[in-house]
Amino acid sequence: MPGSEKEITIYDIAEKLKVSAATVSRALKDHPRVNKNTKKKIVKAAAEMGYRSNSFASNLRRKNSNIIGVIVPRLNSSFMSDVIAGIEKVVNNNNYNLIISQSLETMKKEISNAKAMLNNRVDGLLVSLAYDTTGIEHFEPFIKRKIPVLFFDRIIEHAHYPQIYIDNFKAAYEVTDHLLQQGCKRIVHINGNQLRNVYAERLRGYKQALEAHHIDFDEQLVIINDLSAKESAAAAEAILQMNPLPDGIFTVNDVSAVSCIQVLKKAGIKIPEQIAIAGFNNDPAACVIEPNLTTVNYKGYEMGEVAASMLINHLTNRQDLQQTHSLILRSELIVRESSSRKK
Amino acid sequence: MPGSEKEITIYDIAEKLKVSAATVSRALKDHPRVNKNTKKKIVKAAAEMGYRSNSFASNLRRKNSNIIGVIVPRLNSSFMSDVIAGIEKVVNNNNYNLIISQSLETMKKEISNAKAMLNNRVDGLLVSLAYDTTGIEHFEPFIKRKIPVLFFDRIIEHAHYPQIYIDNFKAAYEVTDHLLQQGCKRIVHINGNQLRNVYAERLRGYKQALEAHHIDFDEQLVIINDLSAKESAAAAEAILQMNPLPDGIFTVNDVSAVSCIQVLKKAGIKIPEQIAIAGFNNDPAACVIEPNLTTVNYKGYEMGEVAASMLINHLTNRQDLQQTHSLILRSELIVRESSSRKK
DNA sequence: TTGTAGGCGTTATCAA
DNA sequence: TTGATAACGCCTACAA
Repeated sequence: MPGSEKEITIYDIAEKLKVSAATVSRALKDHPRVNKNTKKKIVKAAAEMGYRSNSFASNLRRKNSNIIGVIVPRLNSSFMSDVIAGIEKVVNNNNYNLIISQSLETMKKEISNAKAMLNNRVDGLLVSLAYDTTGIEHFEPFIKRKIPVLFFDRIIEHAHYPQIYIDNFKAAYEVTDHLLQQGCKRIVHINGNQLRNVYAERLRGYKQALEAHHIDFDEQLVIINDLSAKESAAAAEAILQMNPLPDGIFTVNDVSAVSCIQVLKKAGIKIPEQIAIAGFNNDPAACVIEPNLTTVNYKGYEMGEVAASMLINHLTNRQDLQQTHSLILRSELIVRESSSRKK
Repeated sequence: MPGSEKEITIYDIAEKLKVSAATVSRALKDHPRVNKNTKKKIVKAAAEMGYRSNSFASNLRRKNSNIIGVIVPRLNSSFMSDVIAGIEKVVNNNNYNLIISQSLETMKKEISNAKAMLNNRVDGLLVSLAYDTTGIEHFEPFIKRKIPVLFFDRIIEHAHYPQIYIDNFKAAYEVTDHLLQQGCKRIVHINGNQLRNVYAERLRGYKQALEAHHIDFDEQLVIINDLSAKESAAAAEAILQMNPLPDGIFTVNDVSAVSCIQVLKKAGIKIPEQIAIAGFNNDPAACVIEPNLTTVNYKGYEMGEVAASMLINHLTNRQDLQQTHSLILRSELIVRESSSRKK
């Protein structure tokens, strides 16, 4: 039974075929300067003997791993699993492999993940930052070694790291502007940790839109939480206690928006008539909740594809890291019933 | 600047400290027989010099990779991203790393993924089978090399491969039984590819429950599709054309169930009064759709944790593969409004 | 077109 | 407790 006892090496193949190991090595990697016939024989023998190349040896020799590392806050969100799926597709199509880890939203784990990635000798790294990450020194060892690190979605401005994200400011501006145009005057804004660009930018967009409509920003209307269903339900309860009630809610993710809608509906609030609501992300649930949720569409799958492509281009073209610009992807406001007041 | 020029090796550290590379190696892995002081010095120097161990060399020498491979049909489903999150947690806590790839539901890609995993020398493999996989010969090379392969969720019965799954037969039986108890007499059953245990078993459960209630199985009431929202909407349209209308629908995932509910509601059907509906998986949308969806809860996160733990136990205890039994995880029927008829 | 030979960085064995 | 040495399997100048 081939391969059942010990691993076959190129030397075993060489011996059997009375050629040198070098020739076997060349043949197996389609090196141009090797006789067609010899190559055919070698490939055939390799298959018969159950040979598999030893990537450790090869990597050791060549000093690269063909592995792309990914660090994300959580794997199990609708958005992030789309991103990962997109990354995987591109990475796989380019004969790279993927090592994935999650920071579980803590900087501590993010640091330890980064260390692991470094020791695993990833050729490049894709990162979306944890909720509470305050610095990115833990990625410096990569830069020193010229291993490209690319941030996506939850990014940090820094010359060494190319970034891929959407224009969160603009998207949030559009959402808020839309709500205002629907007649909202007092819009509660539920938002996340202001350390992260995605959240800070959205708050900025909210403020800016208010200003454009000559409405004073009211700190009391901003609720910062972790955007989970649980904390958002609590936020909705708090909103119910407000007097007067707000007439709009803009919350920066859909999990949170759905949770709010559920609480408010149960309390007898009419949506969008009494309170218009908009979210962010266009999760599948946005089209399931009633009324359907107005939100920002922002395709994770595409972001994953683009991020992976950019990184791999780097790697194969040996471009200098600095040369790559940041990339801003398109997002779009999708207006649905949760914010559509009849004229 | 440490580490900025060339990679530091144990020889560099050895030279600087006037000890041998062997001692450095031992010190860095906490080998017991090395002087406390020497160790301290070595560890300190390593940090200062920006040393990182070369996993290629180490793996080559030790003949294992500390990498666990995962092959799943798709990464971006609610269930699967939970599974992956669970796997990642356990794998990471045990100082293994994770290589992930998706078969995109085709056997062809599954085979090529398996090859890549083999060449990457994973220490173990976790697999959930693609929609149309008919054989599992592509995993035999792992078995020959005593690399454990463990199937989860979408499994195949085979002595060489331990399996983790839920009792799909029982779960489906309970769902059907519940619908029957609610007074349903004609239950449409929407199901997936019967090649896969998860789907075949659920059909079996459906049939068995009918039989227990002395209701004849009617082939006409079974719709086989890919369980996507799109095909399920089409199925719902077909159901609307049935004469007489069925009074129940049991579909084997929640995406499908939600899609059906949306179509039926739009057509003016009262749920659950006219048609009671149940799904499978307990996706987040199950609690968002109105009426809330009766479904089978079946925690992916836990399945991921258990699968990874089992595999890693194998690896660390060097147990024989055959000794591990299959594991059946708990699942539970969750009755919600979509199937609750007032008595 | 093919072969020779050295080295990638680590660890295990043996000896000191 | 430490050191010398020989693999691990592959790749790539360089030579033939």
